[in-house]
Amino acid sequence: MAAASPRRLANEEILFLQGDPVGELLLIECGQLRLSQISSEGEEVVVRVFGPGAIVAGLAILEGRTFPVTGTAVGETRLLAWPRARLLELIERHPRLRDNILSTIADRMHQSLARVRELATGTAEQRLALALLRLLRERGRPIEGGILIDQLLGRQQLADLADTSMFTASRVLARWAREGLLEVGRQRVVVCSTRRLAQLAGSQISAAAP
Amino acid sequence: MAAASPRRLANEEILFLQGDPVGELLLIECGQLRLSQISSEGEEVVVRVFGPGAIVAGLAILEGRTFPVTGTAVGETRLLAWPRARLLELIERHPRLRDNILSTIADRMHQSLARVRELATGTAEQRLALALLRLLRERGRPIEGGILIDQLLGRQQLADLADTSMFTASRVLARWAREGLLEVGRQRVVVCSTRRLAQLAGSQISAAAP
DNA sequence: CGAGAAGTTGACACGAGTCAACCTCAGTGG
DNA sequence: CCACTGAGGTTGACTCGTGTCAACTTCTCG
Repeated sequence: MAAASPRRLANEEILFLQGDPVGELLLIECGQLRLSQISSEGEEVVVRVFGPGAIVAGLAILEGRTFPVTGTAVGETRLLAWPRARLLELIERHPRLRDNILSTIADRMHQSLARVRELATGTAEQRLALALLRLLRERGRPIEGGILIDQLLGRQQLADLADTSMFTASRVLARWAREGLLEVGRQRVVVCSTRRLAQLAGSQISAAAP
Repeated sequence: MAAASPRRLANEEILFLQGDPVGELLLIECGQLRLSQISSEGEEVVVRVFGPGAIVAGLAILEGRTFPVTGTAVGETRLLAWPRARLLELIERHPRLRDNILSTIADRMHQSLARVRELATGTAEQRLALALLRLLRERGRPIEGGILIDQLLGRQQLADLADTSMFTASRVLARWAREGLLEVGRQRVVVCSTRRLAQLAGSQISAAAP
């Protein structure tokens, strides 16, 4: 911690661009960092959004690579940064540090593979359910009547997380609200039945044709 | 090499299942290994297919994890395997070995992210073009009139690589053949114009080989 | 209170999956 | 040598999910 230098980002400020050389290991203190890829036609795809406690650029910095994604702050965000040389020193002294970094990389590899699977097989509805479940795990706060997702969460933002359009997200949320699965408001979601949400995310039973 | 033990697999033989503990580092000598994920509904999604020279289970074995995918042989396949303990010894003696492994992991992370982007934004046609371009890089053999993809490649197989249906693959290939972009036959594809194929793919020329 | 951002809803279009029918080869056994 | 068979491939008809667009409502903030 002592070896780190702090960084401050305003909302929507770009920290690094896809292709930039990686000079530092980053740790999110508060706020969020959205990692996205830009296709050749200029369309942005959100790969992941990381919150407090997450490490960014782990593998790339060990290997001396460039960023595979673009990083943008979501909301006011504070980070800690370790220059590469400093980090390698630290690893020399505490080899477990490398194992910790590799462990998070392994997790993310799993998640990335799972994402590929979801995109290849699932429906927009399933992906929305999955996105909500992830948000619940990371930022859920129990309140009366359900679990609140404790952050400003616009329809567009949620749609990005689920790789769908704001319109589809709006329609699906509206239906779920009608069915009593959750309550929605402006920039706000409260999940009432995590169980049913998980069912929707997992297997799409019911309406199977004869 | 001396420390490795050989393995032999028949066509469609399963080497490991998603969730199995990883005991060895694997190197493909000849043939191919298809890595796939199974969704909760039992649908199989091909994550990647690796050919000769590729390392499998690199990150998982460093971290003592389980396989995130299922591995199946495509065609008669030979592998070399290093038990985990043996590998760690080797890394101790030759630290560059670890860097080499990490380097392939970094490549694959890039590829996985690119795949997410493709699935989220691209059409089936683009993904088919990309799949063919990858095959060209890995197994292209120039013959008169174009570049042959040097392996038995059925429509279903190609469709799997591009995450689409055999029917769509068939239709698209038929059209491309009509347009003189390539020549198709039973289990066989010859690409005539790599340039036009790359244009269709969206000019996403990502480097990095297995 | 006005303006603009956020969200809703309906109409429509289109890509692509599914299914059925069909074609066409490569082997195999009589 | 030929007919049979089955896997591999093609093609058309149909359906459905979901993206796009336009018009509208509702909330928030200065």
